[in-house]
Amino acid sequence: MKRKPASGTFRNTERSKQKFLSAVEKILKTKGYAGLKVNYIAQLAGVDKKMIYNYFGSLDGLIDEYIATQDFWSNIAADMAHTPINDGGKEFSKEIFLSQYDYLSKNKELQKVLLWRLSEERKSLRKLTDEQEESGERLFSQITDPHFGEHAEKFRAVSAVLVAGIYYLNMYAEHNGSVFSGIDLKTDDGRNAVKEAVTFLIDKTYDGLTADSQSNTTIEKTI
Amino acid sequence: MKRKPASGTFRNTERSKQKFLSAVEKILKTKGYAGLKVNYIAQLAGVDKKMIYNYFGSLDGLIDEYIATQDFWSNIAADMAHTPINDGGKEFSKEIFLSQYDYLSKNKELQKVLLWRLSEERKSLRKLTDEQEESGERLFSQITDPHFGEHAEKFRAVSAVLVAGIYYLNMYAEHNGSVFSGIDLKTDDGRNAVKEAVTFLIDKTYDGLTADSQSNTTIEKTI
DNA sequence: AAAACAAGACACTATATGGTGTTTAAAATT
DNA sequence: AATTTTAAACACCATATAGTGTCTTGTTTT
Repeated sequence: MKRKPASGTFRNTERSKQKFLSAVEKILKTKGYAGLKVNYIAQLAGVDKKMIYNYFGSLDGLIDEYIATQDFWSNIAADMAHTPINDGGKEFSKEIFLSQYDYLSKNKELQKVLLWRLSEERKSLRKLTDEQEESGERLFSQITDPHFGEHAEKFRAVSAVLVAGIYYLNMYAEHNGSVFSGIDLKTDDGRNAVKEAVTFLIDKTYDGLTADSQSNTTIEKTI
Repeated sequence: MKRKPASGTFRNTERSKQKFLSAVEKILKTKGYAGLKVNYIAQLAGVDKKMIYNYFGSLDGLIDEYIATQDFWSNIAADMAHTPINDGGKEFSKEIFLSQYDYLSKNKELQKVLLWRLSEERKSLRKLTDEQEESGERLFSQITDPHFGEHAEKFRAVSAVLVAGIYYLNMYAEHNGSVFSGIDLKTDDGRNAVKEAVTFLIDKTYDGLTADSQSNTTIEKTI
């Protein structure tokens, strides 16, 4: 016969768990994953660290649960609905890329998670990566692959470069001199220049790779 | 009257300093900057850690000296000479971008340094960043800016996205599932797809942005 | 060869860090 | 209301880590 978890004014299991999870979030936003130390988390949460082991089994348990309960990519799904697709996904793609760029610049936590993913091997992060790939796979296979036909993979490769560029530029702007290739990534002008570049590249990619296009000779002469 | 540093068979200042610097390099390559701990460095070097403080003043001193003595971007300077420029730097740009992509994929240490730069504030790393910007600035102002004229900044923004993409994709391939946007970045096919995409994008950028071009209407209609 | 110096071995300190055992009292169950 | 359970406080332990003091002996200087 299991007993209900304490939910009083002083002893409240659920509230304490939440405090831990919130502390993890706060640390991740400000100091990044390297700041996730037991003592610090407990101090910030205002709950004894012993409870971390009671509730989550271990520090890793807490961290993994935190990752699992967050939805870092919620913005994409939200944007998916309201753009009609009758241009092979051209405007839709632009919207996705550009909104990703803005979203990431505002969301320090996601920046830290991206960095974390590049720095540490962790099952829960890997799961996050896999889910992201799946979600992307749906977009490609349903929207752009049919449009680009034999050039589908070429569009995917372009997408990879653009998304990767968007990720890196945002992380770079946070931690480095903010000037990259002579573009000041912290000013509106600089950020707009990047957005224009992305828009331009997508336009050109649709122009040059669309299945019934006639001018794709340049593509073949690589490497 | 200062005395010559010991250079015998058993006690050899220069040799020991080198051992420390080599240990730092090895650790950076394999474990990344987070593995740079005094005890571990000393153990790997086979020299007492006390000497780190004698020679370099502190752990940070050693690390900074290591960074200062390395030339992480040597490959670029080497490539600069042997490509004639009479096409506004189109082929030259391709070569730079593509060789960066290959070089970075082979050079784990540089990958770790790029990651380090995104993770930690450090004067010596900042200096490295500034030098890199300077070197890029020379290329832009001498080669591509004159060619693109009023669109010079647009080309810089495209470059920023491409270089950033190249950086991120290489780091991603090392630490994540290696599949990004459906492209397997660890296979030759996947890597070639990325290279073709970069080549394609540069071609299209030169087509669309060259100063005397007539078809740059698409550029204006951004955001 | 003797003296002066410094490279290095080794033991040590202080602090940070992850994790546990014991006791208390608040909350759930009876 | 009595009993049981467990949230949480508190003191603890083990290990990792940066950094220092001391002594020995190889190397340089005289």
